[in-house]
Amino acid sequence: MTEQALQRQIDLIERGAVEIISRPELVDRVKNALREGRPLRVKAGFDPTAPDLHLGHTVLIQKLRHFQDLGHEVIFLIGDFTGMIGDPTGVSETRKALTGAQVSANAETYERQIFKSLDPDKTRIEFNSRWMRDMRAGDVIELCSHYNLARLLERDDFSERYRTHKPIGIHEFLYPLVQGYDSVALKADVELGGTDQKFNLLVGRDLQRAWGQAPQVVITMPLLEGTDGARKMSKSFGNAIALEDAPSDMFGKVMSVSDDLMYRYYELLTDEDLRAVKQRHPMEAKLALASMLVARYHGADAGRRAGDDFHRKFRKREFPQNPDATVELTAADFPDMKEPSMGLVELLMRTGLLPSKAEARRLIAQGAVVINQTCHRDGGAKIPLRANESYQIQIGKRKYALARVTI
RNA sequence: GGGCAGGUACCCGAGUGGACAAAGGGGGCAGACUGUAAAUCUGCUGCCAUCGGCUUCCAAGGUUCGAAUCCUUGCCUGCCCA
Repeated sequence: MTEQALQRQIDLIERGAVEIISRPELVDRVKNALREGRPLRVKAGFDPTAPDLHLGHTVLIQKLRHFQDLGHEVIFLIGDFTGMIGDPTGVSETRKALTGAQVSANAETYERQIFKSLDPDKTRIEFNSRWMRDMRAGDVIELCSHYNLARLLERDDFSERYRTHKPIGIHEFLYPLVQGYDSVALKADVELGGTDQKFNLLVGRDLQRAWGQAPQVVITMPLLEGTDGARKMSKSFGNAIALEDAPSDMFGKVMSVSDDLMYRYYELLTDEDLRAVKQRHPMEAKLALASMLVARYHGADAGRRAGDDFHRKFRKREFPQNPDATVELTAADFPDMKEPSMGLVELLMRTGLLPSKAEARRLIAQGAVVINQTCHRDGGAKIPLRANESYQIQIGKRKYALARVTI
């Protein structure tokens, strides 16, 4: 059993990981876990302020899933207490403390989203306020005594801020300590985090040593690039694919990604064999990826439907079954009942899909407006409309509206 | 507390009395090309309208025929000295 089982575990755990500190320790622990039948305790922390998860967050969640599949214990740690401090990683910006109600609301959102990937029965959700809340001043000072400022200042973001005389709040120093202490409180065997979390994860090792525990194995995962393929996925960059995006949006966003990025998504978000994926036609592979992800977060049916819709809309350029808008036109809309018609711009505005008439005119001039297979380029045009007929309006590549005339 | 530099459209950023709805870049949108892509090329990117008009350059006042540009006050940001 052991050699093969061990190798299988290590391979899956290593997939996509940037750094493992340290690999021999990991192998050792997995070996022991297998031998003793004692699962590893694997922890990953999440910020309670951002419950709106996107695929970037799921890189860690998938990795947790891997551990879960391998029979280990997974702890989804919500840093409700840490959230009040504000992670100083990266830019300095003080965050607002959340109320208890907000935290529990966010926690519910988390559960709804993560259990699409994780097995609820095998996942432990923890809040670090559980052990931090009751700490006394003396405990905090003791915690502080196990780390030192010189090392904190070695950290890139702190040293940069120190060097350029930017403010560093004392409470910000406590962030890594609290996060590290979480590992002590949970007796974590392994902690996962993004590459930007490396320092905090390492503090956990030091503190565990100070408390007489074996230091956790640290595994850093890459920060997933957003749909632009350049910057890390983030809602504020507008390049995120949110787990709660509508199925068709999610499908479309995945499809609009470059081939290179697609392989990256495969690597970090799925368990597919990468070599096999690269054998396939890129478009086929991308369609499969999009269906897979939509199915994961919205169910198998939704995945299929989004795929069909996409196929119809973009490959065959057919009108979709569920247009983005439907316009009902009645007698009241036509002053001249003998020859009912409507200005093109007006008709487009009725769909509610465009922000302004100026925008409508622009699109018309650019040849982006097609009604019943006919492209209209005249902004001043009147469109004759017949009673009891439907008109398929296509605006650009991705906006579809149906107009129905009932007189 | 003092000194200095700033706040311009989604973002960065030019513009320092009229030719400014405001250069340039990024982003976004559209068209071509494709595999629905990506890359590339082209165009568009305040609002309303037929000429033309209207509302913008932190906020409120003021000077002027005319202000994003000058003055006053306020708010905010960054840097420096204490």
